[in-house]
Amino acid sequence: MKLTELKAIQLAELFSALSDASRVRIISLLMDGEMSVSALAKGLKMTESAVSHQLRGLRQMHLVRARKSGRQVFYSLDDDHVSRLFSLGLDHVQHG
Amino acid sequence: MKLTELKAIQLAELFSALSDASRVRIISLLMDGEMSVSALAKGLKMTESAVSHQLRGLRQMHLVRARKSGRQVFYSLDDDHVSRLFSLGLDHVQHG
DNA sequence: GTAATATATGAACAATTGCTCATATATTCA
DNA sequence: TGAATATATGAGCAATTGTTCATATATTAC
Repeated sequence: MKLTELKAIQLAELFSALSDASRVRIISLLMDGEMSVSALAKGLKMTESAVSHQLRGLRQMHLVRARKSGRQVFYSLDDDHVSRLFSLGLDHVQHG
Repeated sequence: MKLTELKAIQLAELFSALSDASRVRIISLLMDGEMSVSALAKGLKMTESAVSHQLRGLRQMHLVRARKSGRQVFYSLDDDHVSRLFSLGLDHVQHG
């Protein structure tokens, strides 16, 4: 399959977004529905700053979406490609 | 979804294997069938050393498989999870 | 207005990554 | 045997990454 350099870079960037255990754990929590930054931080035992930094990257890759409500920002998975990629990857890890 | 730390790390490692443009381009060539290291190097305009280093990582993640024939080593995708992950990612990039 | 809360962001630093270069190993051919 | 070819590997280095810490912005309550 021929792939332009641009597509290769974009594809690599997409997978990079899922290439860190902290981000994978964020995504796994968001599989069950939207969560605020502080709830994610609490659930993952990470600082809010670290979570926020990671969410920024996930947002820029359009893997998560933000919804502001008062002082809180609720994050959710952006589209179903994300959960499909996640599930397919998990399959590979489990019976790989 | 609850995810153990180990699974999160393994999943991140899997996506890490696809998180670099050079590796994505290697995978894209292997989508069409097996290729030797030097053919990959030529097709990608990379040194054989660089390709070999990357193939090692892909091999360790069980994304590619090696078949030795004489002096050459032919690489191919290890299982169909790989091409499915690749195609799903490409989908996201294209109509994302 | 001020204080408190929730999130975002920039700088800095350690750790990791992907390459090059040199060298090693393995195979074929003369 | 020795030279040539194909691949693998280790060291070293620049570039990138993920975190912490300090600070900024935005919203709510008083």
